[in-house]
Amino acid sequence: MTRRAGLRDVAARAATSTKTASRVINGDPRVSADTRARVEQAVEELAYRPDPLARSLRRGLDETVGVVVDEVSDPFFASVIGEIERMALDRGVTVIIASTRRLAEREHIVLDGLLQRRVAGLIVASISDDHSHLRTASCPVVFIDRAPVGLAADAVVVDDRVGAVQAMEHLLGHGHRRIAYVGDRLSIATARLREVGYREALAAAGVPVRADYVEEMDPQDGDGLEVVQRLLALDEPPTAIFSANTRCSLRLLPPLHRLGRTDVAFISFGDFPTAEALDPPVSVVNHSPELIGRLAATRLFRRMNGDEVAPETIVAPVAIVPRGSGEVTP
Amino acid sequence: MTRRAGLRDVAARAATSTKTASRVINGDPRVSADTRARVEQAVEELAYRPDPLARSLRRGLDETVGVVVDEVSDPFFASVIGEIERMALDRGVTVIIASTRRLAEREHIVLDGLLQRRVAGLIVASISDDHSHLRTASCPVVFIDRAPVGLAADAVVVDDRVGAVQAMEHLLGHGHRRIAYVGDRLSIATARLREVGYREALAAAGVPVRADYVEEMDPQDGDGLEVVQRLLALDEPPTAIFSANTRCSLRLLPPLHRLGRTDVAFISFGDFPTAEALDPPVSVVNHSPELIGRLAATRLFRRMNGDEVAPETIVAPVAIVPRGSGEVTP
DNA sequence: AGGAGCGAGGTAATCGTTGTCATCGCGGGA
DNA sequence: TCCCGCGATGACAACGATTACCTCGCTCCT
Repeated sequence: MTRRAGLRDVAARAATSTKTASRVINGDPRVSADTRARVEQAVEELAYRPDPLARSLRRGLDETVGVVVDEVSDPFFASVIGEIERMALDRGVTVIIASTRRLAEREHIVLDGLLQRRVAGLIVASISDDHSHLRTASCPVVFIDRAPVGLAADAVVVDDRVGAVQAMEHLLGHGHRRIAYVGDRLSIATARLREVGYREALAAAGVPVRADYVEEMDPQDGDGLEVVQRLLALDEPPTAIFSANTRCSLRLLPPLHRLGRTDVAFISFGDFPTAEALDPPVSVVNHSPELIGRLAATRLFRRMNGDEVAPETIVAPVAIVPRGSGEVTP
Repeated sequence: MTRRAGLRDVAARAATSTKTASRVINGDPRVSADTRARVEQAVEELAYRPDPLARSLRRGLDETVGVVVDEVSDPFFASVIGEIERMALDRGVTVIIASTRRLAEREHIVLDGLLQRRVAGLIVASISDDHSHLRTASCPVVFIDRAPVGLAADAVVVDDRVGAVQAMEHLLGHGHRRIAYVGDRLSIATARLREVGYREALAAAGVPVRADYVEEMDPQDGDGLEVVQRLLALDEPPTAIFSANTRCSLRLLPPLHRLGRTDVAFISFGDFPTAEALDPPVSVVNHSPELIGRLAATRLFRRMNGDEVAPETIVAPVAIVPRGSGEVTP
């Protein structure tokens, strides 16, 4: 098989220079109709496709966006990525993914690698608590899920605090006073905000916060059964659980059901596919990953087009979806 | 801010030529210890990082693998990708993703784009039914989930037929004779094989196949309620359902539960997080996406290292996980 | 003693495109 | 009539690294 055709081949066939051929490829108007036609025909005949690598090298920028998340297999991030990829493909932009596994060190490495590759844009769910080094990033950066620290940049976040407050008000409204909080490690900004919402709502209702009602749990490999047992074994066990994280919910619900304790009200921050199929169906605070992905990608593309508006934090709306488990009364 | 350091800067600082610096970077042994040390120090001091784009251009190969799947947000593929990315990162290989949305045309486009980028390897869940054009691909290709057609290449597949047979034998063993099949469109090879397993198992048990027990359903946007209602409204409604696709299961279970028809036995081909939390817990035929990802990546990396063993189809094992819903008797 | 063989290192070409700048006609204003 | 300006085009360098090929100085063998 013959080597792939290059610009030189096209130029030769069109009896012109590589530069002019390049002009045609890039839609430069300063080419005569005649020449343009010849080049276009040559492109066609040789099935010429410009080499993205060479182009990127020369331009100093790769038409690529890097997406950095905790874990690609996390359903939330998977959906976010899916939506970004969808939009990127429509624009002919390639998507590179990388996961941090929630290690700041890894985050640094992958970010560095991406920047090295001269990505044209970055969408990052950062786990780190200082992003000032990204100030010198050579491309626009949009943060998702967690807002940037020490850096003015775009971000698309969920209204964690308000979502938590809504969930809590819902439970409080159904008569609960003994409400437990289970969420991700509080070193995660998102988890912190949700926990703040939890406290605020309780405070507003005049209910004191009990330390033994607040459980931190690693969504990756926390033991749901253990947490459930610990809570239910308290002298005054909670009558409701607010799970501030989808993956925590997925770890808490099976043991709850196995123990037959569906009398405990339950609201999950974050929806999941089988929420409706459980008995009772699980009430959730819904935040759409697709929407977050779309907002982030839209923003990033605008920046990549040179739009210089001031950095902004976009708050994606949340809404409570009552299905049953959140309406159980004490 | 000063421009990023290039190889020339390193060479200058180490008082040697770019070629020798390049040798050091690439671990070429034919460099004296002294020179090597100088170059390494210069690299350190300048925080030099080789430019991946330039390197790839010159080498004609990008240290990158492309992963092409139906839909990134599909939990199955998300996990497969997650595992691939994990292994790739350890090897310093970048991962590019692309989704086909199950359109052959899109598949062609993204594959073309990836090849254009000179990826070093490709992992593809192809939806197309002819892969002969990939014969001229310039890099190794490993197929996942669906085996290649018209092309001898590596593949990692699930034993669809056997998994289906196992599920069916399980149901038959619990006394069911009226068993419905619900699965993906039969134009998908995977779905076809599972349906074949369904028929084989029935045939082996001497149970005739009823056409009205076989439902095709798009996992993307099929209407689970409709399918459930149609089946249950039959004159002789099935006493068990074999759902040959995880996403189908996720669409079938909520309506089944809402209708209170958990007396219908149910087995899902493909596990999902809340399977255990349902009542009864859902029995599944388990095929681990992580394992598939790992096998595919391992194979691909071997090929990328130049290993020329004969193409092979690796069959990932499946195992039935009885949890309750599959053990309901008629 | 002569040269093959090898280690260490360098020069220039090259990967495929695009930016810079020069060139070449040609029509119109002074 | 002369020169400017503009449209069209091409020669050449450069992006940053690697590869092909060469040089130089030794050691070792015959």
